[in-house]
Amino acid sequence: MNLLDIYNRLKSHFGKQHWWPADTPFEVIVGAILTQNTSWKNVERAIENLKDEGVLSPEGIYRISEKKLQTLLKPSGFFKIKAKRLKNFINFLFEKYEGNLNHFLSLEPSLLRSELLGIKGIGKETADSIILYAANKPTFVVDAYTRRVFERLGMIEKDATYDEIKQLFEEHLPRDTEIYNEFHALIVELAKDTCKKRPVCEKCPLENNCNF
DNA sequence: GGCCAGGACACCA
DNA sequence: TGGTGTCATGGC
Repeated sequence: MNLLDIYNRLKSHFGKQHWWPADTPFEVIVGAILTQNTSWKNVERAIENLKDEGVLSPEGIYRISEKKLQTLLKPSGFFKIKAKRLKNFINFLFEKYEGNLNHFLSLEPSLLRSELLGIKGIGKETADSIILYAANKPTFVVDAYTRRVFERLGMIEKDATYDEIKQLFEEHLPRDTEIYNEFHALIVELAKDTCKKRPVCEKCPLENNCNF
């Protein structure tokens, strides 16, 4: 079973995932930073706080004090460092792109990635999530679920690096934003639904191929 | 009451 | 470059 087979099996089993769960590209970026090592439920609470406060926009985050931002982000955990990371991104956006998010997101993908990785607090997964789900450009997102699931399937080594895993997927799948988008979301759904802990795989569509 | 969640970074050797 | 500690709330 190759990667495309797995993708198709997951897709027919779980259906379309409609990711990223956000109303705007900016909300995707905020969510991508807030969800670092954090359950999505807690991220949703923090995003609700930002909406209620009327600051879920580049201008809003730019103007709000870091101290106030911390209090709004509390439900998502790591609130001090996440407030700083959001501020880092926003200050970068205003200093280098005049706060114009559309302009920034329309950059050529490899340039967009290097710009994002230059911001303190945005690592590879967060950068790729922003490129794929906010800018709608084809880059594969690797996360802890991807690693866990495909280690169990025997398709990646346990010491494989982020870039090695990313490259594996991109080399064996059509370079298609829609496929990258759905596949990552389906992996998350699979891992959350059936692969979390042992015993696993009662409902797993990959059961017969998982050697865990 | 311990473990973990859609990571990233500083520090150290 | 690789390993380890830190950041912190909420659900189970």
